[in-house]
Amino acid sequence: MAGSTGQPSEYAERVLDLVARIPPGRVLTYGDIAEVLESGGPRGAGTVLARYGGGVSWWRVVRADGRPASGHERAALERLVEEGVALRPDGVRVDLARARWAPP
DNA sequence: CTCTTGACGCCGG
DNA sequence: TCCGGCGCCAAGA
Repeated sequence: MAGSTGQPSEYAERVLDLVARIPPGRVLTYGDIAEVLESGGPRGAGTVLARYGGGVSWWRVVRADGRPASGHERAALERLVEEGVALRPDGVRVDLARARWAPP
């Protein structure tokens, strides 16, 4: 389609594409996404996932402290544990040292 | 065009 | 370690 009515902007598509590439059992932080895309910043990634994250594995994207997205922490933890993601002793934070994915 | 909101990150105390 | 505040950026009204 020639001119996309563009629900997701070009920037949003890049964020969604990267999140869709995160393998099961692995996670990425909002800051990592911003680093790979080299733009938008952590807030930009969060804004995109908040609007269009429903089509991708949004639970694999966590905050820099290892805690899932605000307002969806419980739903994300359920999925993460189910995929075998390593959690911290507190049980509410992801062990980024072991579960962080290395993007190509 | 400006103003506000929000799935964030970092620094200081 | 935990709590609060400031900064940054995209999307919506």
